[in-house]
Amino acid sequence: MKIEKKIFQKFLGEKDLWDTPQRELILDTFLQREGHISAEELYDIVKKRDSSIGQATVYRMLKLLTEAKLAREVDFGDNVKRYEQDYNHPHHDHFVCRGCGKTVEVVNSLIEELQQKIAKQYGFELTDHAMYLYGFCEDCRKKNSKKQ
Amino acid sequence: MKIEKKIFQKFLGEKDLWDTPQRELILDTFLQREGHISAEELYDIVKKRDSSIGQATVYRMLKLLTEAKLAREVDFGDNVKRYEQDYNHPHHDHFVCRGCGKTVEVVNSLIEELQQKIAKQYGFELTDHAMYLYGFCEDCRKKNSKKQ
DNA sequence: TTGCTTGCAAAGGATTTGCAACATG
DNA sequence: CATGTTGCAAATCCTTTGCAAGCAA
Repeated sequence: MKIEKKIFQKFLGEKDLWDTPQRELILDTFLQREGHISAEELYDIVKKRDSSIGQATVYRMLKLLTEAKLAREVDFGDNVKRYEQDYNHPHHDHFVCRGCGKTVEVVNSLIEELQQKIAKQYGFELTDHAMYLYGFCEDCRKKNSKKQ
Repeated sequence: MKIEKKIFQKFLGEKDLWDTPQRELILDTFLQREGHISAEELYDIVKKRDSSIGQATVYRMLKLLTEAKLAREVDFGDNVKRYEQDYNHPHHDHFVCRGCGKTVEVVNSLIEELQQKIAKQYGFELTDHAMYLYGFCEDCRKKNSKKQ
């Protein structure tokens, strides 16, 4: 069995919560996807496998997955919560293209070091952070220059 | 007259929009505050000066101010849009305390340089960015250690 | 007078919640 | 059987929008 499933079952046990087919289905579906997904997108996919499922269940499940540290929230500032896998998926930041909406994961350890340094400077203890870079990706830049 | 007011009037003129007492009052009130403010907070303050004002007007005005580059949006991830002054207020990032909710502005030019470097590496043209550091401020750390 | 603005209330989108029926331990 | 869980619909929160009346240019 996938390690994530074991983690989730352990989490359920500790909280006196139950394992249900709906929860298993949603977890399965979530784990099959890399990248970020919104509750509604996940609901649409899950519904194809079991049309009787309600979207409230998906919303509730995403909250559980976040508590269990199997998912983490990402916020692209468009008023929609998105989630990505947390377990075994190291932290990264995001670039969001203002042209086509494409997002790219950005990893840079120097940024993380620098953030720690800043935190220390201000007397803060850092637990986590979010960094979003906005701009235009290579494709959109090319398209724009053609237009002009 | 405050330079910001002139900028706003010029903005209105260019867009064939009108100057109204409501807009002046909201702009005045917005400019009097440093730091970030939500539409609802701004509405509450404005209402004290003119109880007949509607909150839709405040929401609409904040959109205008953002277009006019007098305000900029900040997003602390709590589903509420906040605004801070943009004109003559250089970009900065934010630390948000997970204990007391306090936010502190963080300025660090190295971060900005590093972001540009990363963007170049990935072939992106950066227009702007957002960085949020989360953790515990000094006060909250002290309180926590006393509790234990 | 023209047409942008206003305040109100209703609508909107994403998410949460109350509840009765249901299923799990 | 106790109690957690589900799907549904209604409720919630913040924000936007339609509209008739009002007002600036």
